[in-house]
Formats: sequence, C-alpha cells, structure tokens
Amino acid sequence: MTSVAASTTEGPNRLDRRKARTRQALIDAAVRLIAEGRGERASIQEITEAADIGFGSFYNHFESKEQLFETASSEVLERWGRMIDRASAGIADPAEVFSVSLRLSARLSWTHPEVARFITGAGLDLLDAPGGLAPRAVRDIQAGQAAGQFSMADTEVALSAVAGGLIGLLRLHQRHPERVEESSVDELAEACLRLLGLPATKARRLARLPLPATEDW
Amino acid sequence: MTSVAASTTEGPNRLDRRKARTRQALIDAAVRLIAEGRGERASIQEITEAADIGFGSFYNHFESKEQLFETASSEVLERWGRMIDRASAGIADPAEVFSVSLRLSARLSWTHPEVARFITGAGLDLLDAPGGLAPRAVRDIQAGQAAGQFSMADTEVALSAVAGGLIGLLRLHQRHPERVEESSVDELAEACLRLLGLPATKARRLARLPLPATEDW
DNA sequence: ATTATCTATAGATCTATAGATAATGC
DNA sequence: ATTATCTATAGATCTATAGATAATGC
Repeated sequence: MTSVAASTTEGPNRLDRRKARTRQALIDAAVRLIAEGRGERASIQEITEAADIGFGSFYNHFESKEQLFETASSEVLERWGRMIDRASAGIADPAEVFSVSLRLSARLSWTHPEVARFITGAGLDLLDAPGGLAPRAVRDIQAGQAAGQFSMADTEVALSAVAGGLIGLLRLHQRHPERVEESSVDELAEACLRLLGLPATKARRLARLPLPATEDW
Repeated sequence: MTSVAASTTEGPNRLDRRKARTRQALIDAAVRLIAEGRGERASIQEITEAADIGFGSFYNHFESKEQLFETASSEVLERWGRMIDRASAGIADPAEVFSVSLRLSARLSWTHPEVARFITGAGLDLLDAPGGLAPRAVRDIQAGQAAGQFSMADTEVALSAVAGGLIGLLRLHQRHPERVEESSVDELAEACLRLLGLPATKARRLARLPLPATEDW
C-alpha cells in the first residue's frame, strides 16, 4: 500500500481520466453552443469540432445530441443550484432566501458569465428543468405564500415572471455591460418581491441586505 | 363598368388568389409548427406536408425556412398589435394602456388559442421582434416612468419580466385550463403593475377596470 | 399562352458505424 | 492485451432545382 494507485480496485487510472476529459470537452462544447442560442441546431460534427475531438468519439460517450444537451444542462443547473443552496443555508425567512437566490443568479453576469450565457441561451425552457433556480424559487414562493407574506396566487406564473426578469437582466448585461451594476440586481430583486406581493418598503429593505459570501465553485 | 372585375388593370384574379392561398397555407403551417415549439427544427418537407402543398411549391413563395418563419411571425405579431391598438385607443393613462394591453394578451388563451400557442412556442425571442406587445409595452412603460408613475429603472428588464409572466400564464392555461380564469389574468396585470412600481392599491384598481370591447380580428 | 403547382432527382449534409491507429494497463 | 480515439464511409435525410402537369387568362 505504499503506492497510492497500486491497488487494482482503486480510483480512476490514466485511461479513465483521459476518457473523462473527452467527455467533459463534449459537455463544455455543448454548454457553449447552448449559450450561443443554437443548442439544438448544431450538428454532431460541429460539436466535436468545437470540443476538438474526433467525430467518432462522440458515440463513445453519448447516444445522441439530445442526450448530450440533457447531460450538459443538468451539469450547469446542478452547479448553479448548489451555489444557491450554500449561500442561503441558514436563512429562515423564505422571502429572504428567494431574494438572495435571485440576486446571486443575476450576479452570474459577471461572476460566471459562461453560466449566464447558458441561461440566456436556454431561455424559459429552464422552468421545466429539475435544477437551478426554478425548483428552489417554487419552494420559497410557496413557503412565502403559506406564511402570508406573498399574495400572488399562481406560483408558476410568478416564477415565470421572475425568470423573465432574470433573463432580461442577464441579456441586458451581455449587450450593454455598462448599464448593469450591483444596484440593478438589487432593483430587480426588489421589483420581483413587490410582484409577489411583499409591501414595497419591506421589498426595498430585503433586496438590499448584505449578501452571504460565496466561495468559488 | 357594369362588371366589377372586367377591367384588366383591376384587382387580383383567380390565379392571384390561388397563389395567395398556397402562400397562406405555408404561413399557417409555420405558425402551427412554431406553436408546437419546433419552429426551427422542422424540415421544408414537413412544412409543405403540414400545409398540404407540393414540396417544390415552397420555393415559389420563400427562399428559405428562415424567411418563411420571419414572415409568419410578422403576420401574427401584426394582428396581435392591431388588436391591442384598437382596444387601447383613447386611453390616456400609460399605466392603464399597459394594463389593458397585457390583460388582452393574456386572454388570448381562450379568445385566440392559436395565437397564444404561437407566443408560448416563440418564448422570450418575441422581445426582439418589432411587433405585438413588446414595442407597445416599452412605449407605455417609458411614458409611465416619465410621468413618475413607475419606479423601475430598466425598461428592458421590466418588459422581460412582464413577458415571462404572460408566457407563464398562457402556458399554465394550456396545461391546466381549469386553473386559469379571468381573475387570474387580472391578478397577473396587478402583479406586473406592482413590479413596475405602482402603489399596490392603484395597481389593484387599475387591473380590475372593465375592458374595452374588442371586435374579432 | 401563361403561370403556378407538383413530381422526381442531383448534390450536399448529417448520422451512425466499422476498422485502423494510438494510448495505457499489467 | 485492452481500451479509447480517430479516420473513412455507407446510408439516410435534406435542400434546391429541373422538367412535367394542371389551372387559369385572354
């Protein structure tokens, strides 16, 4: 047991790592293509060229384009969701959890521009995906309704409006970076809290609370 | 001048009308395909089959799929916009014009379900299109800002949130018709007015005003 | 006679796979 | 020896067009 990788039952070897790199190159290329808004339209040839791997290698990892895009989306949504969870851990008020989640998501514009572009590229389809902001916001909005803080009845409609606002801000930053700053993010959160039915004064206060520090991801 | 169509310089003849019918069949098929969410993915073959015309006839009318979809979108957006304009003609308050426009658009779910499905199929891409609700809402939101009624600064972000809310309601009605009624539409408008910064009481009143009668279109 | 539509097809592109090549395991 | 990657290609699909057929004009 002196050599770490001596045992045959032990972790990934060089071959496994090479395979994982190829797979990851495909996923990263897919994320870039979704970000460019041509997720479904790209051919497998384009994908493998963007990933800089041989054409045939595609089928070692995925059975179809759809499966690759599905995997790529899940991966980004998973990271996004974990970031939200870490930052909102320990916050009790659902309205504040919602506000923090949304503000962090809007700040992706500059903290993780490639994730932001993925979100704008995917659009409202993200509402159906089981990851990222959507399921967490549904949970928070419903908790806020149960607690009597939010008055808007249709959770799904509210969520869709919030997603529209988020995507709008991310797109604005992509087109005109100089027109978006931290206060724009807070203003979006404030407006969304008002939309949900929170009193304007409380919305204003909540949307300006200091944000928890977020480690890199 | 006893026979209406006698003069050779006069209006469309039978041939022109046949040509127009074929063109319209293509446009209608394109609208249906966009509504099904596979606007860009459909092949020309699928389009001509859906339109029930010969494959080659496509090229008598359009040079490419993109041109057809562009034309089809413009046509629907044009009708949608005219409906809004007719209904809001004579209303002075920009917040009320906005509210009426949005409520009529959300009612498309049952007044013109094929238009509603087109909107949900197209998604937030509609924000870039020069027709329909988007340019009119931009105008109203900016007028409301200038008049000091609306406090939200970024018009484009606000518009995107409103579009998200509208699409959310249309989608909800498509999936669960029993969960959407006229009051749901009014509630969406109320929430959007609050989002824009209107005081909650005024938002509530405005979103419940009687709607102008709209003739068919 | 003129014009639009339809059918058939050439050429381009795309997917999926087979077989050759390169990298790693043992 | 084993496993993954790469190159080459068969077969399917798609686009664009040519030429035949059908409808209308005059």
